[in-house]
Amino acid sequence: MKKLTDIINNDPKAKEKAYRKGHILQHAGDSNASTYYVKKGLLRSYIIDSKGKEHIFMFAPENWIIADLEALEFNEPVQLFIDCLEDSEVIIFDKNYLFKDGFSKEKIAENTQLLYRRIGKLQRRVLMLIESPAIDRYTYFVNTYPELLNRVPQRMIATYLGITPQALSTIRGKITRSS
Amino acid sequence: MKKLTDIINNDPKAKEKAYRKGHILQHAGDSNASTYYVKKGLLRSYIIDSKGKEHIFMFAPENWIIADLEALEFNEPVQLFIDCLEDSEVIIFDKNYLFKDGFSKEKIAENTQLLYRRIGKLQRRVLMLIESPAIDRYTYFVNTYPELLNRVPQRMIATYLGITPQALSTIRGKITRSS
DNA sequence: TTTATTTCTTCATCTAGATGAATGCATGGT
DNA sequence: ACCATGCATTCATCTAGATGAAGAAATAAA
Repeated sequence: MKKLTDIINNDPKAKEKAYRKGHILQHAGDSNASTYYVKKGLLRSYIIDSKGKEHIFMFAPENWIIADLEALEFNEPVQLFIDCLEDSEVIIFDKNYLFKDGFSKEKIAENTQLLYRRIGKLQRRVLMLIESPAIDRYTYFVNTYPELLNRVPQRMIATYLGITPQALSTIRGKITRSS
Repeated sequence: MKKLTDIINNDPKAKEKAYRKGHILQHAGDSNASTYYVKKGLLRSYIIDSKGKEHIFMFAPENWIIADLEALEFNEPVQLFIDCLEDSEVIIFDKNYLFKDGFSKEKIAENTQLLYRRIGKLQRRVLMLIESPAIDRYTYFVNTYPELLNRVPQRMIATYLGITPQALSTIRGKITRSS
């Protein structure tokens, strides 16, 4: 994955920035959506619904790329907020740069695989949301992203899973009691 | 989108096949997952859960590509069934062929955009599943894929939305009565 | 430290949607 | 044409999870 940093750093338009925990990099309604590579720290993207509740689309720890691809690809207004859950260093770059001229076939194939893998993960997420009860989605999350457990508050994991913080607390209580 | 057919047809390993409605192209548990381009007709991918219920991941009408990318990218056992909802003509090809040597930068950029758009659509699907009630997900589906409404039975739309056919029937009843 | 703010937990209540069963329609096969 | 299977609708019941409130625990701020 180190190569990815090199590639992005080569982009003459890429800007490296450091932000403090809590800083909001992108608001819903902003006209210019950006793509962020997380060099250090932890970002998340989320929407705020009509009742003011947050729903987290994804977490992005080190080496991840985070963006509102729906807005970017379909020229829709930005819907996802993106902010820092920890002090972070990010590189803001043009997502198309990953496939620009001058890259070797191997690099392009590598970058393409990143996209396929992202689609594979989203496939799993959708399937779990339409098929599995919240407790299964939670244990899947715990097993798949164990490092995030200690870095992200429970209530955010809940809204990532599509349930309320109270419901997650109840589920965790059941798991503890039955083991 | 016509260009896509050309590209895929150029793949020496691509096989064009015709199947009748109901034919299952890929079973969960199969060892070799494939990628399918739909030339004509309508395919779907779905899982069958432990209680024997189907949950549809996606529909693929003409010009769409359908595959179990989770299985393909992460070398997991195939989980998605893929079958024909109508008599169909499909091209079975290697997904990596879209990015192989010999393609112009423009073609590669085009194919890349297909992937970004797919991610954008999946982003929306996840957000709707964690944020919106079933009625909103249904009206979004109706507005976004109106052509599928007449080609797909209601019960399949229901399992695509993550609810039961009975629940969708009730929702439709409410919509009709209140308009 | 002390206070303030956010986070987690627990409970009582409520609701969207699941489940299971019955009925009437529509399709498809022979 | 016939019968059989599948599909959509409706209803009674049940349950996972939402909602709202209140208290305990942890974090951050002073």
